[in-house]
Amino acid sequence: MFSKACEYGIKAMIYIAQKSDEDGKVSLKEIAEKTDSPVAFTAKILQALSREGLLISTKGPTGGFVLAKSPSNMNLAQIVSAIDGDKVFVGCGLGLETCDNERPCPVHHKFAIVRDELTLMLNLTTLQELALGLKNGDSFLTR
Amino acid sequence: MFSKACEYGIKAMIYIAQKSDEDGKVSLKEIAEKTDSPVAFTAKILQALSREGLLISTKGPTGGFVLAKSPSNMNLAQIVSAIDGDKVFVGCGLGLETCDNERPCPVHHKFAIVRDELTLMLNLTTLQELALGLKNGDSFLTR
DNA sequence: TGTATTTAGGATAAAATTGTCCTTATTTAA
DNA sequence: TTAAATAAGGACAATTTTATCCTAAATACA
Ligand code: FES
Ligand code: FES
Repeated sequence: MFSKACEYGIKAMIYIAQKSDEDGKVSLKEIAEKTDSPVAFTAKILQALSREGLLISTKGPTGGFVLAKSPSNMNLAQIVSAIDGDKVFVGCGLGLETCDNERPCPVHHKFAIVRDELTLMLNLTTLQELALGLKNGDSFLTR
Repeated sequence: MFSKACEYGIKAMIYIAQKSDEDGKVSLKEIAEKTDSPVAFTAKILQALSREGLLISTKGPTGGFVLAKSPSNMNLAQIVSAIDGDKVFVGCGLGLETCDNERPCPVHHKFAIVRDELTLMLNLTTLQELALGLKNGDSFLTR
């Protein structure tokens, strides 16, 4: 469904949202540990999220990452789109170059419904609520 | 969403369903042409679908592929599962080893709903209806 | 029987994704 | 001012996915 990069990115953002709510900046090392993700690869993803304006990074001792905006104003769609682009939101289910209502592929009418529901879910799900569930012990970042 | 292999496989199955309804067996060459897919790669996928019992293949002149069952008894879920496995049906949205209601990841409750709707859609959509849409000119396999 | 046609399948190759390593730049604090 | 800590980023490596090529096996038909 999502790329590994995107999975790591989402987990990282949720962890940052939950943790920095208490402690301010969070280090790459801690993020990678708590999300069970490869450190160097996670670094690349956090760099990208910083460039995309979703994170603010600071170097040096006490440096780390914080959300660029309030978690209540950040949703999953923004994260997915920053890392995987918009293919998941608008792409054709059978891989045709574009999804086009006027010249639909055989699965278009059925697929677009589900795809649009996914889009809606991603847009409506905020980092705030995900971080809250994590904080409350209702959800987990590792198995 | 789906792998390239799966996209090619679905398109091939739809084309075979539509075409063999009229003419019996359909050749690899024709399938690859009409679905705008690489011939040799499509060959591998059709081999897999034959091994999985979704297609019956015949060698030699006048050889080719036909559906192993009536198109009304074949659905998208069977094809996806034969090629991509069941990860799309049961996998965790954040890539945790398993999706587990008892120890859910932060997006579980929202993700599982959409994933299950996708599963339902794939299970309910038959090759018959997809082939019919194609035959009627209501849908297209290429752009 | 022999030849042409078609699928099966093994061996590679190319491309994309995932992952690592190392150096540089920046910042903190002793 | 210096040393330590941290992110940035370039280069490279491993793995997976996608794609191609070639030979073998099976089949139809002249
Ligand atoms: S054209 Fe294929 S999903 Fe819309
Ligand atoms: S545990 Fe992640 S989707 Fe169910």
